[in-house]
Amino acid sequence: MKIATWNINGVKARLDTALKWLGEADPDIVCLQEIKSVDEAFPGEAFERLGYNVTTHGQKGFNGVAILSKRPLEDPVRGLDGAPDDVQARYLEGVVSTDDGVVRVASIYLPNGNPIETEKFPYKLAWAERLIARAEELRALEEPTVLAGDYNVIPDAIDAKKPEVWVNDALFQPESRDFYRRLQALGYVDAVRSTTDEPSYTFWDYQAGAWQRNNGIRIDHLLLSPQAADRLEDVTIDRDVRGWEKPSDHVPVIVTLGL
DNA sequence: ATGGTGGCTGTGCCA
Repeated sequence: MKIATWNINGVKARLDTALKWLGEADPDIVCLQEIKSVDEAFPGEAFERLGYNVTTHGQKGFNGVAILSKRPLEDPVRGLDGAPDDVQARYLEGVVSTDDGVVRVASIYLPNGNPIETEKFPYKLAWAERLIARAEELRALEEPTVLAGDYNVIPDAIDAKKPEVWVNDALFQPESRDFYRRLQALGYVDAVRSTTDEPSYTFWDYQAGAWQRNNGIRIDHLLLSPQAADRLEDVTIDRDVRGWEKPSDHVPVIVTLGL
């Protein structure tokens, strides 16, 4: 079973690109972030024609997450507990039944948090705490679980072409990196980093020729519960997609699990 | 060189 995460930066602007990629990569489950669409405007039929069930948690203009799944997504959970006044659509979770049991997946869009001297950074950290709480609950289930998404966290210096330019950025603050380490301390495995020590970027800014210079960062992550990590067979970053016409600034990251 | 690019029920904000 192939499970992917992809920040598509606008589902309507990216529809042709997304359909092309789905046709080539043929993932079973896709966690999308930054759909930038309300649920009613999400182009679900186009994905259903490719055989996907579509579950969305949208928002007008910004944010928004979705999960495409060849098998139905059961028991969808929209949003994280702990902040009833938070209207930002950044979390969608559900369960998919396989021939070999179940796999639980979450599509996560962590707040960017910049600039760090504004209220945006404490919002990021508070949101991260709520995700930690949910990750603890899910770990106790002892199921194969994949926490996939745009974490807006650069875990280590190796995860940036120029780490020195990120030292004052929310993505590389000690608090952001500590949050990411705490998830791993709970038992979640960073799929990409568990299979390679090489720099492996997932995002290249639209500006200043970042793609052409390979000036990238690794911020899109798949964190695997121990029961999922035991089944990990392959990890792929589809970096070529960044060079397509009308690309997102992020590329898909895919894990293959023996499920 | 204090810039640059892209998406959105926008006309500034977010990344």
